[in-house]
Amino acid sequence: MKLTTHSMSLRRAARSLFGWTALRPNQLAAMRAVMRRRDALVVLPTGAGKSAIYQIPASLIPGPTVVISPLLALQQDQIAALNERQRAELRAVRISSDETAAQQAEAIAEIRDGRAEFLFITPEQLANPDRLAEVRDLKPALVAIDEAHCISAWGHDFRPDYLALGQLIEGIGRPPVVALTATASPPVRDDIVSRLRLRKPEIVVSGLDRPNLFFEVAHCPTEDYRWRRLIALLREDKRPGIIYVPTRRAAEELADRLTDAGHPAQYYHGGMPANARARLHEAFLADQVPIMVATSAFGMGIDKPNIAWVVHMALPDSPDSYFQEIGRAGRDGQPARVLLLWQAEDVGLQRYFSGGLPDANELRDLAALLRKEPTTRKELREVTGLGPRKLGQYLALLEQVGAAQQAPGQRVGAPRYAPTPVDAAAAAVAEAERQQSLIRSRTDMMRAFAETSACRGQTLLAYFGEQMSEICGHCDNCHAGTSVPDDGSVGPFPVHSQVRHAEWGSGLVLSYEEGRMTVLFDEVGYKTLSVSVVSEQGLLTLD
DNA sequence: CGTAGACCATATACATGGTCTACGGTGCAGTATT
Repeated sequence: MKLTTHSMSLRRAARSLFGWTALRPNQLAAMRAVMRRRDALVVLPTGAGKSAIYQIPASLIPGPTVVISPLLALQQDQIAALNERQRAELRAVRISSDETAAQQAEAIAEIRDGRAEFLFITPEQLANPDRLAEVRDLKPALVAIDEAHCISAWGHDFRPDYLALGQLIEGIGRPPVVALTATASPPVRDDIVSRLRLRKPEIVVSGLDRPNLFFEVAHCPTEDYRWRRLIALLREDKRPGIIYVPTRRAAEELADRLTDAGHPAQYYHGGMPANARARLHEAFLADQVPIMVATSAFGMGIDKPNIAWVVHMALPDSPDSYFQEIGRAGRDGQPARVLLLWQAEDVGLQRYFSGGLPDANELRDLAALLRKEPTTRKELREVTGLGPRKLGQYLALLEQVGAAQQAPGQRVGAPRYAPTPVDAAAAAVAEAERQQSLIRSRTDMMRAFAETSACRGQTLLAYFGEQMSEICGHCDNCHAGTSVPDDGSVGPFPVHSQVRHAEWGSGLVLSYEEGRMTVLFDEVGYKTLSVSVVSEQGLLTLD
């Protein structure tokens, strides 16, 4: 009875606030979980009304909602969209480095007085204890984590405050949490759940197949061949699209070359001034940029329905990134093309980006310092001589192995029963190796996707833990007739069963394809094994 | 990890082949400077 009540009030709110006459079953399931004050993890494609999943319940639940969102530009768009509606129960404000102290105080006051419902904020803001206390005093009733895959993609090195989000949410009073993302493979989901410290979350995952996307992959032995394949697509399809390149320089050079060749293109990357980026972003959305050549900086928050194609000029670092980037094509449901132009050398750059291993001596000295007394990051930088980035990465690693923890006054110290510095350093290096092998195994999976002659739709979805019973019918291999159905029953272990390997530990069976099976191991990442070898030598047992 | 470009040696003059070096993505925030 209570569930029905929630459904009805949710539908009513959707109608009155958004003008929607219906909610999709997935949306409704997630919203009802939020109304029941349960934690939730929602994996739905962008454009599927994902933000409504927290916004509609937030309008019904007494108390403000804190929205944690990764990019300031994205926040701005989301806030503008909410405030356009001119409904007090949807009014949004934010606190970031873009606001003056007076504006920040006003934002707090608006939330406190009930004049605004949503407080948009970054993890970095919450990492400041004074800010944390300020937000806690607002007694938030709900926390929404937008683009939650950032926790996994960025937390470990790039933006370490993402890793502490679970703790930070506890610091603001631990209201229910709803995490939202368009893309999350099984280990990324696990990472989100454990990092955010979600409690028995309701997990809502939609079907990931995108039937209107046509997948094509071409191995390019020369740069000239890459260029010709690109030009062939541009000649056939005059609708707007995105070209992803691996470096900033490649973005600039390719945009110029295309423009010279009669295909007017703009470039976009993270090294450009913020105002230029904003201008290009808007011009692209307004159909004023037919071709955007960009690094991975371009994309998050781009909800443009008529992107007709996405080309990758190099192998992406992972199927996770690839799926995220091609997912921007064909949102209007029209046929769209996604083309991957790759060569084996592309892997080199990804290996560089996956970084070197930390120095055990530096880690040991840092762990020893923390055991002496809680210290600020600034002092640690001065004493150790480590750069801010490296220090952040080291502290995150030491925290994961129980050798570091937050201390009062924005300091970092060691837990009471911390391991010895030598043990802590060894454990931290081992943890970094584990993370690196997972990252590199993702690149291996991306390469396997590029090289397969099987159905690409099935291959990609199997990576995300979804088994398609039929071949997809919308990829180059299906059209060439080389796809063979991935029949989950052909192998010795069912798809999605837990298995154990003597050396690699426990893992999850993801798929079977052409006599090989893919298993995701907790410790070493993705591995592809020969089914006959597994069977004959008994390499795996049911776990 | 791999590539592009600089540089040099060779050996005899323009060009080739080797070795070395630099470079390469994603963003917040707070501080210093115009």
